[in-house]
Amino acid sequence: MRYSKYFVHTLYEAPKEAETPSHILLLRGSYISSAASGIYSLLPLGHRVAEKVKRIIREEMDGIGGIEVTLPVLNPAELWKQTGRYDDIGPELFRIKDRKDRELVLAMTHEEIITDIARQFLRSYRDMPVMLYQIQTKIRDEARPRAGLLRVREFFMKDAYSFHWDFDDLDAYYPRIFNAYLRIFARCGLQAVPIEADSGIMGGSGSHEFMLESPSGEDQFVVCPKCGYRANTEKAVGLKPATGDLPGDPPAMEKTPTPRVKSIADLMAFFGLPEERFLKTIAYEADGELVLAVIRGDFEVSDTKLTNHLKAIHLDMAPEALLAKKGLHAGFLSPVGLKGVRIVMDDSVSGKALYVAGGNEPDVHLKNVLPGRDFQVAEVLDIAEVRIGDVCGACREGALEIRRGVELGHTFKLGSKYTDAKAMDVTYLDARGEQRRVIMGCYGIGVERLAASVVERWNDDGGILWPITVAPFEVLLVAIGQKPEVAERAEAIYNRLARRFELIYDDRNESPGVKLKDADLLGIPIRVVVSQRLMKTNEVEVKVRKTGEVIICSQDEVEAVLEKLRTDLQPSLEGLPYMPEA
RNA sequence: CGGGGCGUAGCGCAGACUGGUUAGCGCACCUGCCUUGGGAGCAGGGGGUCGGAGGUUCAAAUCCUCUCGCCCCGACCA
Repeated sequence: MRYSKYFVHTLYEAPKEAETPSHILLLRGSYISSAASGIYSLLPLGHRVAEKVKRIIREEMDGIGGIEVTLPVLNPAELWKQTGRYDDIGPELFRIKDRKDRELVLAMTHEEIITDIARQFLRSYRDMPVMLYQIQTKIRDEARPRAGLLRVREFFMKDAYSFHWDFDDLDAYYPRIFNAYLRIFARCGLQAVPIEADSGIMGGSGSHEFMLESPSGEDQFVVCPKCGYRANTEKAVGLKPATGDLPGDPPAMEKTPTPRVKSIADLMAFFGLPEERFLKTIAYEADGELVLAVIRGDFEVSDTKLTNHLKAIHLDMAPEALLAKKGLHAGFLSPVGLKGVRIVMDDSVSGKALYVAGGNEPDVHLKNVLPGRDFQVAEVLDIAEVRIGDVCGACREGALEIRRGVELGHTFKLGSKYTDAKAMDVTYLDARGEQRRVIMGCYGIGVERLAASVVERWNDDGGILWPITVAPFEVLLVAIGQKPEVAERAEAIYNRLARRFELIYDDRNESPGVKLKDADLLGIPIRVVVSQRLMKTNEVEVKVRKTGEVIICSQDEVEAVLEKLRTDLQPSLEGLPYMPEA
């Protein structure tokens, strides 16, 4: 490929809307072009990178027996109504109508379509296990696109769906996906860390997010430096230090007037007690029903954990009106003496300590409240957000840390959420002729996000440092020197190398500085310079972009040198945290 | 959806507060000369409904009102 005939239009200065490294460099290198908020064109260079990433994904998915399909972006709304997601998902889902007024949605993911196909074709246990995948456009009306390609409204997603006889079959299959994911990211030059994730209303028995640790990431996850435990912040469990000991003869509960004292901060000042001596009672509206969550004052309720426990679709703070209907008052809530309201309590609250709680009437709090004696709650479990520094719930030693990262992929054991009788009702006949329910898993990777994450990880002051596996070209050939023989020699080398390498030849009539700066910016992993200086000795310079290593070799040796470099520059697949396969 | 910021040539910016001939500068782009190991030089040139609409005024990029778009933080995120 000749640079002068290709489509490269680098920018000296980055457009001011770009702030993260990948956004800046992809714009400056003319890899992408913005069409609207969260909507990008992949220019030729960006297109090539995306295609490289897709190729790696295909190889790995095919390698574990995946079968590629193409599913439609336009989906009939009926399917989404069958699974309930038409109503459960907010404005993120594009809903449109065709000319005949038929309702359609633009698919943000493809469980509905694929499950409909499973329903049509998977009849026998002989048809499973099977995994279908595609690499195709997803459309989501994101509330806030950001950071160039890291969060967008239209993108390529590799989405895979596996179908199984039962959970055991899914469990047996899952490590293959998990390990293929690790290989995909590693081959793209990224060390993705798998973390335990929340499976939310997706249900099922397991889920992992594959994170790239990065300051540009928008997701947070918890890490134990001691034992390596990693989990999504929403899911992580930390140990909760006990509240102090109970005196031998606990005093009785006592009403205390507390005019206009509502917040924990105010209460601490009023009673002169530390945070953990208070019970916070927070009112939620879960799918229309009032639910109270009780937690110790030094913890916060995790909406996700509570939502999961309640199996709720929508969880919001309860409006005053809903509280008023039960005669309750925000700021003075308490589980003491309440009847007819569902109460969930965090296990931070101990039956061996006295607390201050609300009085369930305005301007009154209760002192010396002893859980178990003064009130009973049936549902006690962990609904607390993990805190930085909490002791790791896995090894009971390390202090938990919080890191930022980009979610590169997500794997779910879906179970029967979509195949259930209440949803799309997908069954098959087993070997004994009995009708059984199909069990599913689903697995996604965002292609552009992965490419942009590679740039986040691999860049320097000069530009991008593409791993050779995803670089738009493997080799950049530059001619420096104006004498005709330099161009002739470069041409000859170009013609030779073009047969064996993905090669771009900078044949522009530009000054050396311009060509070399552009070479750095574009980030092609291997640069070959033919120059007047080196002509005398029939040599060329080979430079590795990532390491800066320079090899001066004779013109005849170039191919051998490049072949070796191409091999040496392959990312390593050693030492990945593979999940044991059965 | 809440908070903040920005819209002047492809990109980066000045001009605006204090309204006044043809709206400037750098880079990029075109032509010619010259130049080739880290974003050269000289000369000439093209490119603008100043985001849009309405208003105030003899006169609006500049003042007022509305509106649209873009970015950042937060909420949200199958």
